[in-house]
Amino acid sequence: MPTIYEVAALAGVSPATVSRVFNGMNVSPEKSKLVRKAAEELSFTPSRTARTLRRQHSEVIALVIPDIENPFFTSLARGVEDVAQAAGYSVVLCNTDENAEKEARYLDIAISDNMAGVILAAAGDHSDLSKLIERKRPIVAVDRGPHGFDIDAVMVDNRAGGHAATTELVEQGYKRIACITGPSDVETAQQRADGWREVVQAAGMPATDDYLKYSDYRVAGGEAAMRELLDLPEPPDAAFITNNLMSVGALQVLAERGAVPPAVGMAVFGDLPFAGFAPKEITVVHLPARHLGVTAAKLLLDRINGDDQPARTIVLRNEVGSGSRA
Amino acid sequence: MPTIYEVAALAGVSPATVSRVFNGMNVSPEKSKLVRKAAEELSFTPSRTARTLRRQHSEVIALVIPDIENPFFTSLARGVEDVAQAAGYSVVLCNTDENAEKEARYLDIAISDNMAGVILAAAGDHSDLSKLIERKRPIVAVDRGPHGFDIDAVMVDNRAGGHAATTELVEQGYKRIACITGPSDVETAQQRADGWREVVQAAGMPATDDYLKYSDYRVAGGEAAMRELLDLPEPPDAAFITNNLMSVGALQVLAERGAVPPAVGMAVFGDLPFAGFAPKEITVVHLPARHLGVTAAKLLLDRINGDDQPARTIVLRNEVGSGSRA
DNA sequence: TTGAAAGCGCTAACAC
DNA sequence: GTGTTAGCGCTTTCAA
Repeated sequence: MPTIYEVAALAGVSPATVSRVFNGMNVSPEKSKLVRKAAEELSFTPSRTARTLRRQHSEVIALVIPDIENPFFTSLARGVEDVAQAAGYSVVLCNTDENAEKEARYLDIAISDNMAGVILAAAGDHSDLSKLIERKRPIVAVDRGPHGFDIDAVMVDNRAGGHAATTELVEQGYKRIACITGPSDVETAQQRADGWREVVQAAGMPATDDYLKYSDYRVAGGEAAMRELLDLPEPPDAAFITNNLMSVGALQVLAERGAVPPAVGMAVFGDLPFAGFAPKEITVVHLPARHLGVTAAKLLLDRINGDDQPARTIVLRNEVGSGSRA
Repeated sequence: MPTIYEVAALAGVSPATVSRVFNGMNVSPEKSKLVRKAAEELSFTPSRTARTLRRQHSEVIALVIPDIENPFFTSLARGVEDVAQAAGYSVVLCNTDENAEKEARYLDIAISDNMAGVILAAAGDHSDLSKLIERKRPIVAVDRGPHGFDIDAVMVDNRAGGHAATTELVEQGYKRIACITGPSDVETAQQRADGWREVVQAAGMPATDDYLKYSDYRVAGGEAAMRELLDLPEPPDAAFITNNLMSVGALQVLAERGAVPPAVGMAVFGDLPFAGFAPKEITVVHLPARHLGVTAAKLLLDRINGDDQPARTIVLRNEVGSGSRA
């Protein structure tokens, strides 16, 4: 592995000059040319490790998400990636599997690797960000809130979305509307269910524990929950499902039992993945997944570049529509 | 940021001892305890950057894939991740977007960051791995071949899969079977189409250019290609589609035109994403996506650990079945 | 078992 | 505009 010293020797300049060339600083055209030629000849690749050690921060940002197999998060990731790339940063994806320990490990790595910053969709409501904050590493929370830490956040209005989706179901004439939501320690799960509860109670419909299933935001979880609901002595005639993946599972069960929407009503928080084939009668709260990522990345870059204003929270709009997007 | 020096000072030992404690080397229990306490007190996190610089390799492996929004690759990624994690490595995902430049950039970063190794699903057939190889960084090719470089590879039998899928269509009685495949510079696209061509020609059916569409392995591409096929003066009565995402687009078009399978026959190489709702009459060549990842990661770890045998190529089985998995 | 010290490859004062 | 040099935080000989 050639180093700047070897390049410098070959080019007949000092190591500092080589460094300057590779960092776009002022160097005379002649020397610059010499350096480039020497570097080429040795197929020199600068060591980002050494540079990071010296500068105390790298050009990579960590994107920590709970489920890399969920299209919502990959779409969000694309948003982050696109703006990060444009600014010269690379993004490393860290999959926590909704697991607090894995998350903690990745956050440690972010520190330990001197990463420029982290964008976090938290695995639960107990993420410990104190070390990051102590060390002044910028963090922005995305999709899921900052849980008491004073940091930037980019969110959607979960309660309002749950409210709108459920309202739609009521207006469609359904009378017993259940809710399948995510883990009880994930705030989005609570908030979306809150929206549901408000509407259902206001309409004088049952909002019992039987009708509110906590699950896991995954396909299999949605399947299981929907099965339980349909097996109730008095099964619901519609369900509000608080994420995309669980709705896939739920739909599956409905199909098995020959009760595809609108036979049983369905509203979903989040876009159905690869929705081309889903029934049109499903109500969908569209989420600006990519835009969440873009926005979070912009906030993070601001902070990395020294922006020092008080923490901001940005709430993006989500809009209710039908099964497939316009 | 506390360093081992500060921990050493507080614990009353040398920096070397602190290092040894954190690397599980032989240190007397008493000193060890002192060090741990001091580290805890200072909330010390060792710098992986410094360690990497010193050791000349990190504990991270790069997984370079063409499309992070394709469930096939995220599933593969999960496989990689699971075995890497278990061995103490972290995985960073690099999304190349089927773009050779982005890929080259990421491969450079892998070198520059002293990563332990890379698993590559190549964006085209011209990836330049020479720098990696020069520097003796282990690489394993996954899903797509090594293109002349002498490295480990984990593949599926694309030609055989294309053959089997198309044969199924023939047996179902379709007479004019088209093929929608991926970019012409991606070998899997060629090989799968080769399998199709063999069967179709052997059956005395047309295998004209009209019936073979090169596309982009993406939803929109599948959509466009299927549209073109159906608009032909003599449209096909079935299609073999060489990846999961394009089949989603194709299915969409078929649905629009009221020609959902089996009205028009369809066979797909790769599992339909979130398939719960797809017609059962679609023939699917199931791909062991996760297993590809697992296998690739194991090979890579072998190499990282110094395994020095000649390059191996492992071909995993894929099996033909119906729309949804058992 | 432990410590002293060199050095991984780079950048950023500082001097010229 | 350019060179010299110290040092980022760690690991690893080498000696004791």
